[in-house]
Amino acid sequence: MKIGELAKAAHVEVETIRYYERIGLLPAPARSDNGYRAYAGMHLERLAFIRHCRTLDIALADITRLLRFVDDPSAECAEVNTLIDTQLARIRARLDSLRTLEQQLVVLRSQCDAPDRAAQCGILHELEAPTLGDACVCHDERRQ
Amino acid sequence: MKIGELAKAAHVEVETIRYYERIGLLPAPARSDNGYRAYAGMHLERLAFIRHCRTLDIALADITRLLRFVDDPSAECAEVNTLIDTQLARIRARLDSLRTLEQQLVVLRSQCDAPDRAAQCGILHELEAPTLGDACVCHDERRQ
DNA sequence: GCTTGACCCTGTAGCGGCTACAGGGTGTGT
DNA sequence: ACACACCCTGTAGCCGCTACAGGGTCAAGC
Ligand SMILES: [Zn+2]
Ligand SMILES: [Zn+2]
Ligand SMILES: [Zn+2]
Ligand SMILES: [Zn+2]
Repeated sequence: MKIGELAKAAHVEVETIRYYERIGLLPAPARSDNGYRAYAGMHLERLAFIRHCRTLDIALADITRLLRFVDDPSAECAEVNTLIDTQLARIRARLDSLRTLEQQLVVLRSQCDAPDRAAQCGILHELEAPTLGDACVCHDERRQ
Repeated sequence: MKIGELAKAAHVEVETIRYYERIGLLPAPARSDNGYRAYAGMHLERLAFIRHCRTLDIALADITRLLRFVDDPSAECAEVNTLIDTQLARIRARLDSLRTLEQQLVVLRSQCDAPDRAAQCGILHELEAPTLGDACVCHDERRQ
């Protein structure tokens, strides 16, 4: 299997595959006489595993750790659970902050419904507010 | 005002201020005889504006556009509204995908409650699933 | 045999928004 | 005289790719 074929099979860009090899995530394959990379089924399996993890937004460093369990099936998998829990906590923290952000933007947006000259714009006024030491409407609940 | 004083006043790292100057977001200040940057009140105002926008996760390029309205108070502010709307749409799209992600991780996590050897781990099995062309529990609703 | 085009190779730089140095100069206090 | 905090420039690193530049290889069609 040449790199382009592997890329198609795994729905990944060719450059991404070379990048994974460069950082040591995907093992370097054998080479054909012409120097082309020659992949085996194992590489497709790994790449599919990696991409599956990536759709779950798992970091490449963490995927490396997960792959160690794939390679050593007799190891205790407790670390896997911890890793997923950490990932979940990360996502939930991000969700919380994005929900706050959404509300702040909604409030900010409501400050200008009839676009006029910038000098009168409620949005710009709010964005300038903390400049003057005032509180802003968007961040009134809890600061920062 | 020296850079360290400005940094404290705006709760920003010194390096961040120099970075903003380098990319043209914060105007280069006058220099003292010793070559130190000498900031005026206007710089603190700008920096506060920028940081306020950043807490709303507005991109630096968009902040540049917003600052043009600050500098030209007679301009029509319609573009400001559009910019905030776009920002809100971006945040909401990200929220949607993170909510999906959270559910996928919850399902994945439920596949292993009693850590054992990796060979038996339901989480690792699920992550390997698409390798074998099978559907996975985490992505069963809508693919990708 | 010769050209076209699709593919492959290496190496490097760019994205965003900082952060962290290295290697130097300056200013203040004791 | 010395320490120490601060300032300067310039460069490289973080993440996960993406996009070249500048070359080599191979199969099909003329
Ligand atoms: Zn307005
Ligand atoms: Zn605010
Ligand atoms: Zn397990
Ligand atoms: Zn899945």
